[in-house]
Amino acid sequence: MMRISSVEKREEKRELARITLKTENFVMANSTFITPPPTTPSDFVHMPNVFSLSAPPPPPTSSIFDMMPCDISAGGDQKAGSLGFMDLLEINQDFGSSASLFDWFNQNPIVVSPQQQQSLVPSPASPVLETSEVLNNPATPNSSASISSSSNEVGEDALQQVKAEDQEEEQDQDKNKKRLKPKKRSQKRLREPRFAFMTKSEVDHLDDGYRWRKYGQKAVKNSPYPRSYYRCTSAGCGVKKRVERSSDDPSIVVTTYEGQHIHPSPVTPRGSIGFLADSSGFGAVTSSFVIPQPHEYQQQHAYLYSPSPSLSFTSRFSPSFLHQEKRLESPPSLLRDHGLLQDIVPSQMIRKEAEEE
DNA sequence: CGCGTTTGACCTGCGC
DNA sequence: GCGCAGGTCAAACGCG
Repeated sequence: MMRISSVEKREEKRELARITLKTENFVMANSTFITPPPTTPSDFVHMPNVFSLSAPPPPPTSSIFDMMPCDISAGGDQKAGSLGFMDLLEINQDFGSSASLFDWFNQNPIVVSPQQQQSLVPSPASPVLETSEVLNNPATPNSSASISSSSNEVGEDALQQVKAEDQEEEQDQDKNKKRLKPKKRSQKRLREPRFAFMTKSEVDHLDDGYRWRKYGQKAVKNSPYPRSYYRCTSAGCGVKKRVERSSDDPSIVVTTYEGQHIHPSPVTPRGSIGFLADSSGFGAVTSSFVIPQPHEYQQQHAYLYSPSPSLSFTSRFSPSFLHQEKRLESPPSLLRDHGLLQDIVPSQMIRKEAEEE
């Protein structure tokens, strides 16, 4: 296998980040607008994997909201691999006179060349996009050891103890064998496309309508907050998500989805409506990128925008987006229970929903 | 009892 | 090859 030099890799990553920056400028200064949801399938195309890109770090700031626009291409020779997730998110952009991000999008049409598309689309050959596969080890056999000591004779006891210890040792070896057994990797692991977004939330694990099982937690370097790993509990569905809290702003939760649900949401069994709806669990788009389902989507918004009166739902969105927003259905009950949705979504929506129930 | 979480150990990729 | 950090596994545990 030809190995790309680290310099070339860095350059490639930097270029990717440069391309992405043109399309992904979601962190706005002095605003709680964190990562806007895409409004159209084509918008989605440009969103995913932005957070898997590595870029030189932004200048130190007190928070991501205080950041000044930065040109990541002007960064130093940063060790890309050491960049944390939040580092990658800490990219902002001056939207100039645009009234909203969506206006900005309209004023700055995104043209992605086939080459750029290719570099943005996950591919096994891409150095940026790692690959993976879900590996299920065989079920662990019951290894309970019953050590009995019915004899009164010390010698026999000792013998049994030795035997028992041998047994335990064997079991340990079995364990180690199981653990050390080389995993079959016929190919380079394929990593599912990712979709990441930032939310403002008190709770780490947001209820997005799916059932998740936590399978791991890791301390994140340079962050006091751990990163949690969740997997969709539906059989055969390998969707994963990572949840971590921003070290810069603990009120911000970064959620990264990986993969596509192969089933409808348990909360919204009828699935969804509008352009996002299809039976695959994600939107019907031609790209390989992951698209959040409407309820996830809505929740993102609910958490995305702070309940601050100055940032009302309608004032931050273009009418077209609002229109789409209204087409969404069945927000997770958690949102309502927490009173978050009311802060964000027009009351008619909730009322209408209550009527339908 | 079933399901979900916790947590330490292990695996893997990457940079040096 | 080594060390580090991210990601995953699976036994133990807790809870309803």
